[in-house]
Amino acid sequence: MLRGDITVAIRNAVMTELAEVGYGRLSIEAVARRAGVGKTAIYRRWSNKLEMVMEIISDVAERKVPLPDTGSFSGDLALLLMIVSTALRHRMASQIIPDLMAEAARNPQISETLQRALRTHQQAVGEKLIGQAVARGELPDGTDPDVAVDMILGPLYWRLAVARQPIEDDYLEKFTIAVTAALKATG
Amino acid sequence: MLRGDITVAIRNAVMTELAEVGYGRLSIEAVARRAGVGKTAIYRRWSNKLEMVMEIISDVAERKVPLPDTGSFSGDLALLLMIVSTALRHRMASQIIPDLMAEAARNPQISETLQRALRTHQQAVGEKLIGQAVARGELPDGTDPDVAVDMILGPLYWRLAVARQPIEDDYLEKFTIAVTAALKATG
DNA sequence: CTACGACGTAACGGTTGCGTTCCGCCGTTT
DNA sequence: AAACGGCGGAACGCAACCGTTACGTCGTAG
Repeated sequence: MLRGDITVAIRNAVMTELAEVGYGRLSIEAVARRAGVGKTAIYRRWSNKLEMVMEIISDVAERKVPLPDTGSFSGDLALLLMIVSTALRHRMASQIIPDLMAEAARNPQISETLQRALRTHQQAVGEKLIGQAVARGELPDGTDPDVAVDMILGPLYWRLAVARQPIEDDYLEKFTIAVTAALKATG
Repeated sequence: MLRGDITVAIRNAVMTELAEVGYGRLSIEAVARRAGVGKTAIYRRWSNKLEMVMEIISDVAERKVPLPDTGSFSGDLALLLMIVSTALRHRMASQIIPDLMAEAARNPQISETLQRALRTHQQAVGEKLIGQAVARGELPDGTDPDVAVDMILGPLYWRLAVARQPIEDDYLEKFTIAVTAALKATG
């Protein structure tokens, strides 16, 4: 039986290496070195780098994000923005996600894995968020959840993961107001 | 004197390699191979990979984007969205930019170069766009150009370069309306 | 107490790329 | 005609990593 503590050490090492050097430069030897294990322990579990990273990433990505339900759209939105912006400020997310996204542009298997992880997931959040708001009459009937997700996640991702500018205290507040107005206007 | 046609061949090869394998896996030997050139021709021009890529990227990025000035904010915005979305649909942009962005998270020199290229530039566009609109009374006085740029570029970048979903015919139209409403609301 | 199996270490041959050097070719300059 | 210099090609020694194998250790299950 494979030892669980070794598996955990490897998983952690992979995440750290991913954040530090990215998928392209990640090497099995470096992972083994960092995890303090032999290469053999890794090859006993996965047959190559791609398989290893995909399995580990899928696992991490499948952890459920709590669907916001505060009773009002502006409350839901504010909460969602808080959750996402906090997540994106962590090294794990802000380094690994853009890196894998760039990699996904070249590797169909990575692309597919991330699509499942991100789209399925965050799309579900968007649909619930918008659905609730429409049901409550806070947003017009025809509001497109797809556009809404772009309007909500896009700017945050851009600012935190791409432009890498800090967000000031009142940014999320301003942003909540702006997004609400934007979505009301598209109906 | 270094031969100009050789330099051009190398520059093109670098861009193509960047799009195909990314910065991390880009090798001088592959560039030379693709350009049909000896490695010596490359080392005669740049002393290493980073210097080479940075010089070439800076050069490309510094090409001016025409500042929109159609006479109305919605016209300016629609034009800007058109320009950016067209650019982001090209392989050159949609592969290279996310890749270098991810790389910039690790390499300060790349980060700095891209900051100059992107921020200075697109921030200037944003400030002009918003400034004109405010001057015309189309947007409220306190409109933050910084937030505006996030609201405009973020969703487009997210959808085209990250989520890699297509944009439908009426998407930009809907989006223009949404952004206008959003910015009016933040004043 | 024995057998099993996962472990770390070390080494294997092979590949790729680094940055450098030397060579002979060839067009341009003088 | 001769000198110069950029060129491609080939090879250098070095380093990293690939995926695999052999070996000896050690904890645990039987």
